[in-house]
Amino acid sequence: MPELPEVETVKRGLEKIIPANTKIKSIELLRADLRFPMPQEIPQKFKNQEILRIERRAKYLLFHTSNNTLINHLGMTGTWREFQDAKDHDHIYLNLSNGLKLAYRDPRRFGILDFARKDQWQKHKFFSHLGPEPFDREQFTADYLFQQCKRRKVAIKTLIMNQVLVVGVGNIYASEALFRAAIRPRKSCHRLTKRDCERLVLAIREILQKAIDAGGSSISDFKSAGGDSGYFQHSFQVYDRKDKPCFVCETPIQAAVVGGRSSYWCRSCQS
DNA sequence: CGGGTTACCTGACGGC
DNA sequence: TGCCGTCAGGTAACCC
Repeated sequence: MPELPEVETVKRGLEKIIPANTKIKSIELLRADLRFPMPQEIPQKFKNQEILRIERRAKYLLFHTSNNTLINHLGMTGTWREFQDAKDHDHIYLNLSNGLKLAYRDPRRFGILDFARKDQWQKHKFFSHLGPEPFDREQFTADYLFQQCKRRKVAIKTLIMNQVLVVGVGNIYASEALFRAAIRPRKSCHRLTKRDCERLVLAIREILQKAIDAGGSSISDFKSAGGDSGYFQHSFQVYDRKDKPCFVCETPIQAAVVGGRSSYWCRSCQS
């Protein structure tokens, strides 16, 4: 489920159900072989630790406690939910001092659970190479994107999905942002103009913000749906709409694999 | 090194 | 109904 907006929505859902001063009473580890073997010390490291703050960085969730930070990536199928019944592929339970039990479920096990010492998480290998947040107006600018585009020779869709250049843009919102910016996904990045980059930077921010806003309205689902608020499917302009009419001009939507990922665009609206 | 491909897993879905 | 191939929103580890 997760690109940046979905992770942000999960973060907000967790904040809602974890009041200030909540402690992790204990952790139940059901299986540790996710994408990477989960450190066996996690239950002991976080036992009786207060959750001070929950943060999102890129597509990662961070649970900051007094001494350590629990690091979580949802991979493709990771979800958090308030435990009601055990389900297949539940991997870890957090028993909280407010009586809640949080369950992390991840059928494909592409997700990550790890930890770092407090204030050291940014040096962790998962974070050291990450680019700017798309909402960082100081760092993620049209100038910056233009410079990056000139130095490389990949399809622009591949470029904006590269987390080294800018974080949070995944396969769905890459197609959606490029539609909004009127740029075809296969266009070579070094052929983008400064103006293209200006539109694209804005389009990425707008598309992600709209999705976050949409996700916000589904947080009430957090309990039953397990944070599985899902993508804001009905608002997709091009993603998964092969051969369907473009909402703007009615031209059938094109589909092709770009950089190994399915990609969608309107050949009339985008150039 | 940049750029492209593959592997990691399970489940859902479409075609036969 | 069931079997099989294909595909899925991420990313690190490989190649060349």
